[in-house]
Amino acid sequence: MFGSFSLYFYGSVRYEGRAVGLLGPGKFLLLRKNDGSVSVHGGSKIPPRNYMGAGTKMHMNVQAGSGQMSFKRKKEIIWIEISQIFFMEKMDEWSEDEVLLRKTEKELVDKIFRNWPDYIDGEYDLIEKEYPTEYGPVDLVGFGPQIAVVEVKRRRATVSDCTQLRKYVEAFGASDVMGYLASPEIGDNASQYLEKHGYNWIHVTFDSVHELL
Amino acid sequence: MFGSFSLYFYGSVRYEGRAVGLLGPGKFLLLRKNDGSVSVHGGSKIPPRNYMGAGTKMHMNVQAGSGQMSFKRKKEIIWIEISQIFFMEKMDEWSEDEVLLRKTEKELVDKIFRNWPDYIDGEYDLIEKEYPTEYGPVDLVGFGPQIAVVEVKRRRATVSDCTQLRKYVEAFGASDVMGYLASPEIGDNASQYLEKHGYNWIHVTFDSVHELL
DNA sequence: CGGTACGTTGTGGTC
DNA sequence: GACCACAGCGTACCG
Repeated sequence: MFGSFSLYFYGSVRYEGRAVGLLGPGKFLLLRKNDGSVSVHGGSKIPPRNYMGAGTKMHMNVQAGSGQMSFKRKKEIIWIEISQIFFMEKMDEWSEDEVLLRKTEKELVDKIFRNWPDYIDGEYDLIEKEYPTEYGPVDLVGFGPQIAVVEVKRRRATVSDCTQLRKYVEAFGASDVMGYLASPEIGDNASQYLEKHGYNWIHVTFDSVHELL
Repeated sequence: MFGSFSLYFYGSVRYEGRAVGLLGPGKFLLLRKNDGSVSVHGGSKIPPRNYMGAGTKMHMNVQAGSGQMSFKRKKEIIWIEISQIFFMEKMDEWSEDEVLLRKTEKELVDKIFRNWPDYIDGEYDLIEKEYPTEYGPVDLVGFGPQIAVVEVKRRRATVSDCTQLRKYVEAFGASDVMGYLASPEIGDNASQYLEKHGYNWIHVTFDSVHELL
């Protein structure tokens, strides 16, 4: 548990680690959270300009509103030069609750799993979720006289999604393997890619939300 | 230009749009930035619990420290029920400076482009960056008696990166096309995938930083 | 607007 | 720790 605070300051920020980044000088908002993570936010966009994951070690030497702060973690460092502080506020008992989400990919996977015959023709004796292959787990696999490999996306499907499906289909070897891409929507390019490679698209939609949550 | 502020409150947040999300009740920090973007931060992790892109329209009805706020944008809405406010601070002249980054993918692409013969054997008359194909632009393509397709990654290369390369190679049709994946590191699975499909790995590293920045 | 890919992606899960 | 994939990915860029 770390001391959480927000700090609005004028200064510059240097990050060194996986990359090297320079920011400012300018006015930025620094957040330090309960888990020791740090983010430096600029006045636009959602993601922080600089950031560092949980468990940073903080050093600071600030007097009369100016000085330096640093945050370290493994082989990364954020170095902040502060020339003016506008405000600093503590966030006590900052909630670590997570968002309860609906309309996830998992929801679509479960829907197809429970209503398999509505989506896929043919005889299948066994259906597996998250079936492991050499190159990662497949969302759904059906086993019968032939094998059905199903990759599910919660958003409009792209060509990249098709190549992911293809990777899984090929992981099963040559025999009788059908490839299915399931999503609420699919782009034209992806659609053509599927056809070209003999795979099929499954149109799957989210059930209405009304209940729950 | 919107009024930027941070608000630390006790309450709950509901998002509806591409998904449906419920958060809290609990203590959260709301940021509204110059561009009208909104994020609701919890006490852990770097990304916000809820968020909405630039240009949201804000409505609020808060009296005596409690009430409701909402943010709308296209077909999305964030609805916030506030029962207590701990602080609210304005961020005037919040800087929109961007980070100056080093060690980007572009840097590696340029390095291979300038020193092509150091990395790729054979005769090449023409080298193109961001060469367009049916399924997206390739980082580097060399043209000569044969074609060299090069996909570059700034981080450890994965199997997905290999399938991306494969997609590009196949976009050129059947003839004499060599596939190269260039990165500072590569995983074992990716390495095997390359070999299996007759592609090659190029070891490329970032030049030291000392100068610049 | 759709399509595509980068990102210090972050984060969680599995092995 | 490596590997893999999701995410309301966000964001930029190009068509």
